[in-house]
Amino acid sequence: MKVKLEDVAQLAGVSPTTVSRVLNNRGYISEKTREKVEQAIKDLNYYPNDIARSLFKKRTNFIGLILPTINNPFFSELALYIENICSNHEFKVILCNSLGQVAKETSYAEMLIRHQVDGIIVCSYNRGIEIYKNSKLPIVAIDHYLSPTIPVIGSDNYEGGRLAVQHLLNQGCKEIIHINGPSELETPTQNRRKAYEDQVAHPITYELNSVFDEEATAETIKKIFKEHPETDGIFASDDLIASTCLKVANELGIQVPNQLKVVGYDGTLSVRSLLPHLTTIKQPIEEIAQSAVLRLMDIINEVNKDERMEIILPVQLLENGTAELNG
Amino acid sequence: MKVKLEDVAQLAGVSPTTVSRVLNNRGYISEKTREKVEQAIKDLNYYPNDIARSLFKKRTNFIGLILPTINNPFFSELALYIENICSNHEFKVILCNSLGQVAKETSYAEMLIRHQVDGIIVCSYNRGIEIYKNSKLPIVAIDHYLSPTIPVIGSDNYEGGRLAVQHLLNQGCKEIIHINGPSELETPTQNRRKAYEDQVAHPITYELNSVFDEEATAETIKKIFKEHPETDGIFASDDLIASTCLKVANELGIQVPNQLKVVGYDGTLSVRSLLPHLTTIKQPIEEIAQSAVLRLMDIINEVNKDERMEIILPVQLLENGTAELNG
DNA sequence: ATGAAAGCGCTAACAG
DNA sequence: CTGTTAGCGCTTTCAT
Repeated sequence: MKVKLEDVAQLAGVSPTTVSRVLNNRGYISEKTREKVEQAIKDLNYYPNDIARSLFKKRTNFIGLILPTINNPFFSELALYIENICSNHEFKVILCNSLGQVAKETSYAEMLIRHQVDGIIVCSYNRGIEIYKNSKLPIVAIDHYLSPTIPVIGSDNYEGGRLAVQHLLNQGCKEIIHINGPSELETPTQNRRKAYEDQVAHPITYELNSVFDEEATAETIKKIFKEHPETDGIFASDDLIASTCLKVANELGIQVPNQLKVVGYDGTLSVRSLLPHLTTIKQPIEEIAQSAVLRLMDIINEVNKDERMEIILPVQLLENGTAELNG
Repeated sequence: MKVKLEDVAQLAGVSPTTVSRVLNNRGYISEKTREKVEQAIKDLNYYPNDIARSLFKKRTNFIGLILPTINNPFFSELALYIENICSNHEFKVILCNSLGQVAKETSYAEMLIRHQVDGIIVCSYNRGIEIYKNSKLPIVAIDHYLSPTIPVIGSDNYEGGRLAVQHLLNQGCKEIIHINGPSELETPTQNRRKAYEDQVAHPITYELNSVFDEEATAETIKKIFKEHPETDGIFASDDLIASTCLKVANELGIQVPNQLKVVGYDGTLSVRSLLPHLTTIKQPIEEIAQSAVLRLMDIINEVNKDERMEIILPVQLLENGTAELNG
C-alpha cells in the first residue's frame, strides 16, 4: 500500500492534522514537532496525494491544452512555452491533440471538465463546440473566436499580411498569389488574407481544405503554376505551405527568388533552423503563450476577469532570402 | 456550485448509488429508473467528477510524459502518437518538458507521483534521477537506460549507424566524420557511434555538449571543416545536426552532395517535409510510441509485467539526395 | 500548539 | 432492482 498522511502521523506520534499543518506551513507548530514530522516524511518516503487534496480544495492546478496536433512547429513551440510558464506557476498541462476532428475535440473538452481542470487553452480549428459556450469554465482561445465571452490572444494578422505583401511588392513582384486555409473558419488568420486582398489589384487566393495534408497542398500549388504561370510572388499563410511552395518550385525548375518570391508565416525556431533562407512573418509565439497563460490565470483567480477580450501582439518581417534578390 | 451526483439523485428521486450504477452500467437497473436518471443528468448538465472517482478507485488514468522539449520534431511526433494511442485507451497525458535539467526532471517526477499518475514514459536525457529507481511506479523509457528494472523501447541504433556509414562508403566517401551528443549519457544512441567506429579505419567523432544549441552546433561543424578539410562525408546523429551541416556547408561554399555527403537521423515527418532532400535514417516513431504505451499499460495492469526489458524496432535508410550523386 | 470530527464527490459491499 | 453505510486521503473549522 501507498504510504499516506496517517502513516506519517503515526510514526511521528502526532495527529494527521499536525502533519497537514507541516505540509502546508499553516498555523503554529513547535520546532520539535515539525522536525519529528519531517523526519517521518523522509523515513517513509512520503508524497502527499494531490488527488485527495484537489477533491477537498476544488482546485486541481491542471489546465487543458487543446490544439490540432502537437506535431507542427508552431504548436509545439507554443506548447513548450505554455507548459513552461504553467510549470513556473505550479500548473500542470494535459495535452490534447484534436486532429481537427470536432468529435475528438468535444470529447477532450468533456474529459477536461470531468477532470476538474481549472481552465482550458484552446488553439483548435474546430467550430461549434457548444461545450465551450455553455460551460462556466475559464477558457482562453489562441487565434480563434469561440464565443463572445472567451478572450482571444493572437498576433496582428492584418499587419503580418500587410508586411508580407508589401515586401513582395517592394521586391518587384507583379503577380502575387495568396494561399490560405479554409475561409469558413472564423479565425483571425483570415485577416492575413484581408490584408493581401486590400493591397493587390486582382487578388487570387487558393484555399487549402486540409492544411495538414502535404500531398494535397503540393497539388494545389502545382495547380497555381499551371493556372497562373505569370505568378512571381506567393504569400503563404504558414511556413509549411511556403516550404511546400519551395519544393514544388524546385521540382518545376522555377528559381527562387529570381523567378518566384515566397513569403511564409509563423517564423518558428524549428523552421528558421531547418529552412534558414525562408523569408517569413514571425509571430511572437512566446509572448502569445505568456499572455494566454496569464490571462487564463486571471480568470481562474477572478481578477480582471472581464477585461481585455482580445490581445493582439506585434509581428515582424524576417528577410532571409526567398523573397530578396540581394541576400 | 457545481452540480454533483447527489443533485442528480435528488432530481431523479433515487439514491446516489442508483445514479452511480447508471453512470457505470453496473448491476441491474430498471429501464424506467435509468431513463429518469439519464433525464436528470441531461437536465442538470451533469459531468461526473473524475477526481473523486480517482480517489476512490486509486486509478487516475493519467500518465506522465517526460521529454527534453516538445519543440523538437522527433519528440513532438513521438508525443503526438503517444497521446493519440493513450487517448484511444482512455488515458490522459501530462506533458513535462525537462529542458535537459536534472532539477526540473526530478520535480516533474515528484509532481507526477503526487498526482497519482498510473505510469510514466520517460524520454529524457538526464541521468541519475533516483526517484525512478526507488518508486514502485510503472515506468518505461524510450531510448534510455534508467535502471535495470525499467524497460527500454528504442529502434535499432547500431543498424541505423551501420546503414548510414555503409551508404556513405558505398557512395564513395573516404573521410567520414561523425557528430554525436555527449558520450557520457548512457543512451542506446551511442550505438550509432559504435557502428560508425566499427566501420571506418580512423573514426573521428565530434561531440556536442548542448544538442539544442544551434549556434554551438554550427561552431563545432565549422571546426570540423577547418581541422579536417578533407572531410567528404558526415554522419550526424540527428536531422537537426545534419541540417546545420547543410547550412554551414552552404555558407562555406561546399557543395552537397558533390563535395560533401550528409546523412542525418530520425526521419521525422516535419523534417522530411521541410528538408525533403536530406538523406537520413528513419526511426519507426509510431511503432516506438505504440510499443511504449502498450508496454506501460501491461505493467500498469500487471500482465506480462516482467517480460521484454528491451524492445528494439527496425530502422530504414531514406535516400533523398544529400548523400547521393544521382538523385 | 495540537487534536477530533466532519466532509470534498464518488463507489462498492452489504442488505433488503 | 434499489438504498444505507462506510471510506478513498486529505484539509479545515472548532475545540482545548
